[in-house]
Amino acid sequence: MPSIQRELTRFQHFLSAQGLKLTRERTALVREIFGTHYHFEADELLFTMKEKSLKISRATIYRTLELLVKSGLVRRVHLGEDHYHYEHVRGDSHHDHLICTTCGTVIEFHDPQLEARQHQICDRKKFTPTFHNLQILGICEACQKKGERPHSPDRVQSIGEDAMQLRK
Amino acid sequence: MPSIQRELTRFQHFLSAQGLKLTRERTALVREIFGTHYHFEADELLFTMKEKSLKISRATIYRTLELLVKSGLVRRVHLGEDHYHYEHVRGDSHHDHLICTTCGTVIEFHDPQLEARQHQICDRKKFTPTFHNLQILGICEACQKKGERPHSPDRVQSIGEDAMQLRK
DNA sequence: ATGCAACTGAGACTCAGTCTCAACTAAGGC
DNA sequence: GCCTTAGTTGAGACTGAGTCTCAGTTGCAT
Repeated sequence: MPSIQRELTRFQHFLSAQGLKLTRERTALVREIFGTHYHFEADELLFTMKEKSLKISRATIYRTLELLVKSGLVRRVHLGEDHYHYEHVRGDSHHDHLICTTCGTVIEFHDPQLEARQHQICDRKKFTPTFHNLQILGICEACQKKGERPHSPDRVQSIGEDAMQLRK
Repeated sequence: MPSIQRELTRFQHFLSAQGLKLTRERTALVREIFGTHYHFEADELLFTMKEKSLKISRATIYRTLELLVKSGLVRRVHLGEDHYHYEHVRGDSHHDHLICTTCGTVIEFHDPQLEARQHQICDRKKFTPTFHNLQILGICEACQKKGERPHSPDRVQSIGEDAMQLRK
């Protein structure tokens, strides 16, 4: 398990700067998040903590995640599903995601050239970017080999397959 | 109001190819979507139709939007909020979004160079892209002039402002 | 014109996320 | 170490987007 002390200290500084407190629950969540998870969902975390018999309420989970996001230790991302996912931030490495629509694998990448181009676009539109979010959906190498075919355009959630054979 | 006949015809072809029907409700929704809206939300559409005293149920709205997305006439996008937005597709112009986090304005752009770079990245990772999704959050020109300051990183929804003055 | 598969609306349901409030606790001051 | 108090917690009610069900309705192929 990687050292979590640094993250804990950063979080504590962040909290005390706002007059907030580092509680048992918050500590436990930081440990859990930086200790094991990479991409995770809020409810997953709720469940994991329950299993470890550290009962932390749903409200506290969400409240703490919000603080972690504000502190920059955790990032909230859309991975093509209906609800948010979170990922912890080590160092400061911004990255984007390739998401396989058949097996759900998430591949991260970072490309300075892509970022530079985005900045050029913003300049041209006189827009000051603060954050961006790029997901590329498609089929990963492994699934291609298994012969998976692409899903429909916007990766709509599968609908009741009853009468509508939409993907021939 | 632009001609909607083409879209209606395309939708009808799509439907009949699946053994589905073009109903009064579906026609009305296509007219509404292509007649006036550009970016819209499902509930907004529900409300608009109610105002026009064309009562269409929530279930039908969602069902029709799903079909429209599958047919390629409408695209489902995340614009940095918690729920989906939809936009109609004319021709086939793919584009991405600059979203102002202070006034909510959405600026569209299309940049072949950016797309080309994305394809290179996919190639390198042996990933076959089917769709992508890029939002750049930031401050638009008008808001900059009004002296707006950037929001916190991930544009977290404002929390109960009670005790936590998180953005100094 | 008829038959039937597809469609619709009403409303119950789900699920992620938020809010409330009384009871609890971290941490600075004595 | 104890007090004080502002911040925190959990339980559970609530919200809002989106889904599902089912009985009644309708488009359309024949």
